[in-house]
Amino acid sequence: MGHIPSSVDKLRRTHSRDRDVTVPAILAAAEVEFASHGFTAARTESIAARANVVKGMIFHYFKNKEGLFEAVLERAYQPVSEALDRSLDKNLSAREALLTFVDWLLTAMTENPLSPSIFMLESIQGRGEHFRRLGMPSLYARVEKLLKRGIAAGEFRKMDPWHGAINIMGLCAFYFGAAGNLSQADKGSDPLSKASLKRHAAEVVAFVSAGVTAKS
Amino acid sequence: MGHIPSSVDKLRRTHSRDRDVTVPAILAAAEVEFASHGFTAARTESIAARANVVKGMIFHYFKNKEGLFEAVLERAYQPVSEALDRSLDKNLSAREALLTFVDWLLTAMTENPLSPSIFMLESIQGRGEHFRRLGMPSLYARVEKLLKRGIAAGEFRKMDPWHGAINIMGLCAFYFGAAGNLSQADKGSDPLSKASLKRHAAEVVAFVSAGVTAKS
DNA sequence: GTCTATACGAGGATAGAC
DNA sequence: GTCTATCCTCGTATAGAC
Repeated sequence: MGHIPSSVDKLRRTHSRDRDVTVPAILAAAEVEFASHGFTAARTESIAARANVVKGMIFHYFKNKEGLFEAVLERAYQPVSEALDRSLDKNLSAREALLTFVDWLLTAMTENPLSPSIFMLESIQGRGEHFRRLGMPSLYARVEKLLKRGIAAGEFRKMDPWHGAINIMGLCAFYFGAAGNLSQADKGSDPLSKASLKRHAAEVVAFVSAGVTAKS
Repeated sequence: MGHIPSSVDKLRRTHSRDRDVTVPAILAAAEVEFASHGFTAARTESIAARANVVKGMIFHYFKNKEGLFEAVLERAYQPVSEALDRSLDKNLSAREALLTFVDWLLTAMTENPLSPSIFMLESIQGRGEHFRRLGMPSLYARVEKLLKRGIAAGEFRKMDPWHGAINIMGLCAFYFGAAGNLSQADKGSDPLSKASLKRHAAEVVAFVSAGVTAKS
């Protein structure tokens, strides 16, 4: 031992001295850590280990833990934000617009299954600054608006559009947070597998579709 | 200063030296702390301060932080468990049984609005031991069973009953977790006020009712 | 840019007086 | 049963060599 470089050392040096490798690696690792522990309980040491870099790199690139957290939040919200924009300028009926939006939202979440957990944790633990800064209120507001339109047009049943929006967001997001425990319950398949997520998306779209419709 | 008892001291002594006062006070304070921070990020010091007792009391009565956490979990799950039992032995149609159960579940959550957050945090952060120990899987299984029955009887639309159960649980619980941020969004009223919670319950029952029904 | 070593504070837990 | 004082580990963050 001593000066002879171990295989671990070599492994670590394989990718290094390059911000384009180190930064994304840290972000990816941080996403996992924050998604399962939340901000305070997350450990920078774990993030560094998972990213295969030294702890100091986190502070070098992101100044401190909070800086890293904000970067992760922003990164996670981006696809959701884009889904929101895309469902904007169409000329669709309220029902079509709503289901399209839900579908896009679910696609965004499926592509990054950790993001809902991050947002749920931030929602419960945080006091809303990040929530506002990222523009999430507009997400709820948009769904609410869509519901209002559909109710007025007689496409949807009468309901409180604000609570309706919350309920729809809950249908999309809750599954991802519950997945960890659900996997232990029974069912052979992993709740976060491609197949399960696809089924989740289909089931939510169907539930929302039926849920906003008036009985007849 | 020195030996002269301050008003703070007097205040602290007002209720004390009595397990019947101290223990519930700690449990109540711990519930608040765990519900907003989760297990790891919760601080025993904060809990003690909120309960108006000294930190040592926590370890005296609950051995350690984890012991306290388990006591809080058990206490929070009790009303839910009872709601589950009550909806068991009735001779109702699947639709009535489901809506009755949802109503009871929402009542239990409304009476302790912190419990959903605690369970959601435990669901995301924990690895499922507590989840199993408390018997929560049976909660999902019961809803699933009810859905299966209703689908077979033609009362409900065709759907995956497992995902249906998750969706229904999500509709009930998500609101409470989101409440913290929702309050900052806009709406004048507090999301956790009696009135808002009552409205939430009504909206969820309506959404579930419509959501499980086949279009016609 | 990368790494090692370390300062520093916070928080869980215990001991022992009253 | 209650309280004070204290120990000790863990985790963020920084300093400084390479």
